[in-house]
Amino acid sequence: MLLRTPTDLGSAIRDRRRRLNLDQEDLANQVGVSRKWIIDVEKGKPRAEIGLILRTIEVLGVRLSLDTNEMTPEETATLAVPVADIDRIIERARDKPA
Amino acid sequence: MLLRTPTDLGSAIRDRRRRLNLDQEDLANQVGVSRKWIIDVEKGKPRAEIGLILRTIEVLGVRLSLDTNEMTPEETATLAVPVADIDRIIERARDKPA
DNA sequence: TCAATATGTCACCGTTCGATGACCTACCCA
DNA sequence: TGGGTAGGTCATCGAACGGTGACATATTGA
Repeated sequence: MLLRTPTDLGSAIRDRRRRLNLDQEDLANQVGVSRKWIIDVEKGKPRAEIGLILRTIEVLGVRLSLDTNEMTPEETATLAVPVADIDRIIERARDKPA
Repeated sequence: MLLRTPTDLGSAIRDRRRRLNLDQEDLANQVGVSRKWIIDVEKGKPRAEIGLILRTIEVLGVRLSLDTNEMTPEETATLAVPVADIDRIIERARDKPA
């Protein structure tokens, strides 16, 4: 599953929790956070701490991986010339919400 | 690359930034955060906001994915009986640093 | 060597975090 | 009908956030 936003992450966490038949309180206890935190994160809270997120993911028995986008043919072609890639990245990132 | 801790994440971000020939200030500007934030995150700050992390990752042209650990035989076997899996998860999570 | 560039540190500040505990729905099922 | 369970909300609080700007300390290249 691909994660782009905190909402994606929240949905993934909720799905996985339910798959394991855990309620919010069980998960909260195992991760060492409050039940409220679980609720907020599952709703996609963008300011949740990365450390707690990572612990939650580990408790859920899930693996988080980071890959360069060199997999698809187009992306591989682009990355073959790093400078061009930088330009594309800058363009995509321009005018992002602060 | 596998991410288990905020330190893993920080290293990955720094590596990727250098690969793209960006200095901390460039990256900070593109993500919309302060240079100090980049410094902290690259050092593995565990309380950094997930939303900012995700934006950083996108600017760096990297993909974050979440996979269940159902790939190896042992894990597949375990997940076939959710209740047993929960016990293993609890045991692994016990006595985690708060 | 020197100066430019990159990186790291500091104190200050307003904002938001996450924990807590109480309360409120909904839902199920006996 | 009632009670149990799961999920969501609220107010409060101390702690830490992230931004800012100035100041150190590498690191690099001429």
